[in-house]
Amino acid sequence: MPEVQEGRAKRADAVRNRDGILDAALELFLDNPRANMAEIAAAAGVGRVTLYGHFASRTELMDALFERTIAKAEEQLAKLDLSGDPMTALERLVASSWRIVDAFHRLLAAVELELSPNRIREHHHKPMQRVTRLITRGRKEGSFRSDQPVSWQTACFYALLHAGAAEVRTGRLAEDEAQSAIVASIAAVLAPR
Amino acid sequence: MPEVQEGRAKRADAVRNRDGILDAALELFLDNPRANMAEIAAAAGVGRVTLYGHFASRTELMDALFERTIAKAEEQLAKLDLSGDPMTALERLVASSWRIVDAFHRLLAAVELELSPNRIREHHHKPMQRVTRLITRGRKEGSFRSDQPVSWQTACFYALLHAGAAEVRTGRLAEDEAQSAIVASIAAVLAPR
DNA sequence: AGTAACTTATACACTCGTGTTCGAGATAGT
DNA sequence: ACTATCTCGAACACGAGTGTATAAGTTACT
Repeated sequence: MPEVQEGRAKRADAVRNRDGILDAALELFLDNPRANMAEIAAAAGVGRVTLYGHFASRTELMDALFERTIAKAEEQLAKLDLSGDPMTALERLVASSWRIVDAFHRLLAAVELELSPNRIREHHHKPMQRVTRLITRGRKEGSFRSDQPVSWQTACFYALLHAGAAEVRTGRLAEDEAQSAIVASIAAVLAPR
Repeated sequence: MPEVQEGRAKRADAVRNRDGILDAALELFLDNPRANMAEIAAAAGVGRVTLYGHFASRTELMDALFERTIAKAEEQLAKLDLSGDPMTALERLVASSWRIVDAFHRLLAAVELELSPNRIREHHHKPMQRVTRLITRGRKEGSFRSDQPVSWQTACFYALLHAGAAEVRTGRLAEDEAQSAIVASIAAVLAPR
């Protein structure tokens, strides 16, 4: 089994398997938050013992998956240019984040059953700030209404993002309609009266 | 143990205990969807054996709790007068339902881990219709925008309701601010452009 | 080609939650 | 006051999931 190594480089097949396990776990968790270690190993095409070789416990696996998913999302979102007119910047943000946020949210359902609320909040903070900053700027510039708490507006943003993703997932809203609907509703919530 | 009785009336302490168990279960599930039978019995101040006397299985308990909660909610909401100006009717609906819907939603999280999706959808339908009808009428009368699917507007309604309840629950939004914030945002989403 | 790293199936120990059984004791209803 | 009904703790059987140990086999790197 691959032990924790100090300076040694891990073997190629080991890292490949480790990644494969995380991929499989993510996919499984998306529609079954309670997938167990045996199922994950099977889905990754790997022995259960091997899985435990890479992750000492279920919690450790969850944590690693959670962290990797966030890192990937951050990487995507960091590229975004959110300058310029706040309302159109908002559109860009929604367009490129609603899918990511949805996958993340469903993973969260699985993670919430295992990890500490602290560990979760700790991670949820970074992506949240991106939205908060944009909203704050929009308020200052008069593009967004400012008669409500920023925290509430942020909450609305996420709520509508999730709602949209859920509607698409369950087939009540078509892929191509979704984006404009989400944008329109979020814009309506944020628009000055 | 209280067995299934044909014609016999149940003893007073038995029904009292049964209700107490459901009350305790509801309260527990609100912040721990995985509360087990032992915890529920303890919270109800009743022996575990007694609990199984009233509900043959965990699933049966869930089902009974789910059903009772829905019945109570329906009872509350049925009183509502939703006629007149759609926008103010909407306000009345939000005002008297956001708490109920929140409790229901969190119970749902617990129930989803056990019951069949069919059983769930079956119940979720009635309350949903009340919202859908109001929105449909509002669109016809020109009070609400009609350039989006009704289903999407319904989804937004619930999403913002939940978001508001969650903000209050986690202390980021004060009780008294909440209602007006929720109403304002839902109104903004539904308002004609 | 040689060796350390890695994988594997089988099998086991352990924990936790569910649901049942038993026998004794308490309580409601008439 | 009588009795069916209800309650209770303790103990047990069971299944499912987690995590470990072993010993033999395979594969990546140099």
